[in-house]
Amino acid sequence: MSLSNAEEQLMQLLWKKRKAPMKDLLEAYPDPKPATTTVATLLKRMQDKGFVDYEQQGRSRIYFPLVKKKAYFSKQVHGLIENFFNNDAGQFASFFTETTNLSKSQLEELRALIDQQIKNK
Amino acid sequence: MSLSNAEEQLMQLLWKKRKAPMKDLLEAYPDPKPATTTVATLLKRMQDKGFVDYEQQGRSRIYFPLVKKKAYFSKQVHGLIENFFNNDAGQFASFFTETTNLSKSQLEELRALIDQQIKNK
DNA sequence: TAATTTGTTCTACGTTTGTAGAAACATACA
DNA sequence: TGTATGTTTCTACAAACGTAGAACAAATTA
Repeated sequence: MSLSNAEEQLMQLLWKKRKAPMKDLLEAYPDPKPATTTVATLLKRMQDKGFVDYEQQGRSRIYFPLVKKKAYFSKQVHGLIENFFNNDAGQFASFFTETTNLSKSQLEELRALIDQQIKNK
Repeated sequence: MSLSNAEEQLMQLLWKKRKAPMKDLLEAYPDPKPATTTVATLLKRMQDKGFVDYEQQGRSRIYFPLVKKKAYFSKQVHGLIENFFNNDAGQFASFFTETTNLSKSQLEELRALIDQQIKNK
């Protein structure tokens, strides 16, 4: 089960806040903000899907993500790689560095990181 | 406008074949294959969305993609980066190399590529 | 305590998606 | 020329999605 677009957008807000009552999430939306009930519906659906949960904090609920942003993101990327590069992550990496215009400093940073990784093998 | 899952799957087949009549696409599906009409519906919808077109070749139509796989893929990745890394491709690259377990040779290949890129800056 | 605000659930409705039968067509073959 | 075959369109329908009103419950405020 995965998140729909609207749900993913809301999830982004929740990841940013780490924990938040509906009110705060609603405020975090860019204009035009959706109706409260819309957000409420989304939260409920996301809860059914197992992506968020909440704790009753006095009067209202504090929602929080059950899935880490990194984990979710990682799954997305690897899904893409599977589809487009036949699961060859290396090929993807090459494609990515070729088609994305990284600055020199970004590239250098990346190289340092890769050197590290190679050393650890 | 973007492709739905089922449409994207079909698009993959079309990209692989570059050009194909419905029959061939249908055959390319893994079992259990969908009904012909299902594929026909998808092709029509994809055409409406501007992702494919066809040329009447005698009796039947030869379908072909209007969008290049690389372009489509690139848009997907950059959408992800926008969402998850606030548009910082460098940050994404780092994250990617850290969390993906690339082999030593893959890493070395990647480093060579990056060296190239740095040289060209 | 009555009125107001806030959060939640219920309900709903139009759209998109996944899937495919029925029917219409165009051919190709017998 | 009648019939089997492959292709496309039309129609349909259930599930998922995006969105939100109505109604209700709880808490706050006046």
